[in-house]
Amino acid sequence: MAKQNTVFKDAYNRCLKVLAETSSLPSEPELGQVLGVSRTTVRAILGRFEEAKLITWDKRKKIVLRQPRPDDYFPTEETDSLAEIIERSFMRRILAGGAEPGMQINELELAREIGTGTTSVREFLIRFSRFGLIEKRPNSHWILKGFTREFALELTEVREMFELRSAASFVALPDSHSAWQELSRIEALHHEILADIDNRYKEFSELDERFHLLVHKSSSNRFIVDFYDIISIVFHYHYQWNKTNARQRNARALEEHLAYIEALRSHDAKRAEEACRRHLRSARETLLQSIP
Amino acid sequence: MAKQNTVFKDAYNRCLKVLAETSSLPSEPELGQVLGVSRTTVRAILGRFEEAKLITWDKRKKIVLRQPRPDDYFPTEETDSLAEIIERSFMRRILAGGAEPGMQINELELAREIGTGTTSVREFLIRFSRFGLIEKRPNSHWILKGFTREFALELTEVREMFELRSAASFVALPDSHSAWQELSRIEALHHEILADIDNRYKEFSELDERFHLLVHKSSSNRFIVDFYDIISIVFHYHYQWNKTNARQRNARALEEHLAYIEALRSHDAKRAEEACRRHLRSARETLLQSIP
DNA sequence: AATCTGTCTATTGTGGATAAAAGACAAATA
DNA sequence: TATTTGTCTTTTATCCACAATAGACAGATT
Repeated sequence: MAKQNTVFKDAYNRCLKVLAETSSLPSEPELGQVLGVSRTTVRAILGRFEEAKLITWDKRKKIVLRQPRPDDYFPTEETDSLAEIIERSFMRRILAGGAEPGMQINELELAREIGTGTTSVREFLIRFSRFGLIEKRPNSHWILKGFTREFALELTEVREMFELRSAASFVALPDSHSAWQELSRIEALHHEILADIDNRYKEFSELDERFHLLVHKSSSNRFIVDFYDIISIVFHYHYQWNKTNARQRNARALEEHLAYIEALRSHDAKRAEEACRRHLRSARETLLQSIP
Repeated sequence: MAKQNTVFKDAYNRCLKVLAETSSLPSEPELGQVLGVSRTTVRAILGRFEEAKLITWDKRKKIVLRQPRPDDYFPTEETDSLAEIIERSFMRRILAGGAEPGMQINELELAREIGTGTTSVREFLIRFSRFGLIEKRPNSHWILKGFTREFALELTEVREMFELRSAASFVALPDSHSAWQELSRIEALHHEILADIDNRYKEFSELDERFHLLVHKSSSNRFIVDFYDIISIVFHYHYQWNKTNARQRNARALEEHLAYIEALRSHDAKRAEEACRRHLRSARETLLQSIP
C-alpha cells in the first residue's frame, strides 16, 4: 500500500453530514471548499455516493436519494491519518507505559509494533524531537530523555516567560480586535461548564487549550505561538492519563481563568500579570504533582 | 546507492592525522572512541590503510609504514553528509536567491535540483520547519514564509528574552563552574582577534556563536539552548551572504562582547543585564539593516 | 582477568516505486 | 462571461530494498 486513503474516507464521512441536510449537493469546487479537499477527492466521494445509491449524479445534478444510515459511514479507526496513529501509539508508550529515561528508541521495532513502514515512524520522530523529549544519535538510535521533573520545570519556565509577555500584549490590543470577542465566548463557556461542573468537567482540557492559545497568539510571534504546541501536547496527554482529582483541579483552574480573563479585560497590565502568574503557578504545581 | 559512505571517508581522513603522529596505531575500540565511529568503520579504515600500504595490519599489530600524502585524503566534497549538502543548497536558495515570501516549495523539484532522493529532502524540510521559515500544507506543498523583517523581529524578541534570562543565571554560577574557564578562553580569543582585526575579522562569526551558546547553556533549559540553533543558523548564513562593513561591524561586536564578559564576571546581575541589552540591541540593528 | 579480534546480525540512511491526492487546462454549460 | 465539469499531469505519502554503519558475542590474546 502506497498511501492510505484516509483523506477520502474522512471527507466521505463529513460529506455524508452535508448530504443529510439538503436535497441536492452543490458544485464540485464548492464541496471541495467546504470539506477542505481537492476536486479529485470530491469526485471520488460523489462516485462512491452514486454506487451506494445515496445520490444520482449527472454532471451538475446531484440529487439526494436517501438519508445516510449509520453503516454508510466509514469506521472512525479508518479515518485517522497515519501520523495521528503513530503519535498516539508513541505517547502511550512514553507517558503512560513505564518508559525509563535513557531508554533507546528503535525505529524499526517501533514501526513493526505499530504496523507501519519505517519512513513514517522516522518522520514522526524527527517532527517530535522538537518537543525536547527525545534526542537522536546520528547513525544510531534515538534516546528517550523522559517526561521527568526537569522536563516539566524547563517547559514551565519558558511557558511562563512567553505567557506573561503575551498577556502584556493582550491588554494592549485595541477594543476592535477580534480577540476580545473570542475571549467573551470563552468566558461564557467557562460559566456554562462551572454551572454543571460535575457532568462537564471533562470539557476543561479543550477549553484550556483554546484560552491559552488565544493569549499566546496575541504575542504575534511565531516562536511563541509554535511553542504552545509543546505545552498543548504535554497537557493533552497529561490530562488523559492522570485523572486523580480531575473534577476539583479543573474547577479551580476554571475559577483562575475567570479572574485572569477579567484582569485582561481591565486593560490593566499590572493586574493581568498578577492573575497570569497566579494561574501559571498553580498549573505548574498540578503538572509537577503528577510526576513521580 | 543506498547510503553514501561519508562517515567512513570523514573518519578515514581524520584517522590519517592520527596515523601521522605515531608509529603504530592503537586497538580498534580505542580508535573507534577517538574517531567517534563504530568498530565496523574502524576496521574498514584499517583495511583501506593496508591496501594503500600506509600500514601493515596483523591482529593487534598495526605498524605505520609511511606518512600520509595529500592525495591519500578523500576530497572534502565527499565527506559532507547529505543533510549538510541539502541544507547549504536550500539556504542559498532562500537567503541569497530572490525567493519571494509565499513561494511554494516542491519536494520533488528540490530533490531533482540537488540530485538526491525525495526522502532526504522531505526529512530535511521537516527538521527545518522548526525554524519558522517554512510551513507545510498537508497533502500538498510547503510554503516559504521568507526571511522577512517580521521574522527577524520575532526571532530577536525571543532571543532577547532568553539571553537576558541566561545572563542572569550566568552571574549566579558558582566560581567553580567550568563555564568561567571557557569564558576566559573566549575572552582571550577576543583580544587576540582584535589585536589583528584586519586579517582575522572573519573569525568573529564562529567566536560569536561559541560565546552566546555558552551564555545560553547556563540557563540549563533545553528549550532555551535548542532555540539557539535557530539564531545560530540565521546568523551563520547571514554572515556568509552579507559582507558589507563586516570588518567594522565585527570589531564593534567584539568590543561589546568584552564589556558584556566583564559585566558577567562582576557577578552583578544589574550590570550584566545592561551590557547584554546593549549588545543585543546593536546585534538586532545589524540584522535588520541587512533585510530589504 | 581484562581487553581485543573475528564474525555475524540488526538498524539506519537513502533511493526508487506506487497509490492517493492535488492541481492544471480546455471544453461544456448556464 | 463566469463557473463547472472532464481529462490529464504532477506531487505527496508511504512502503520497500539495500548498502553503510552500528552493535553483540564468543573465542583468542596479552
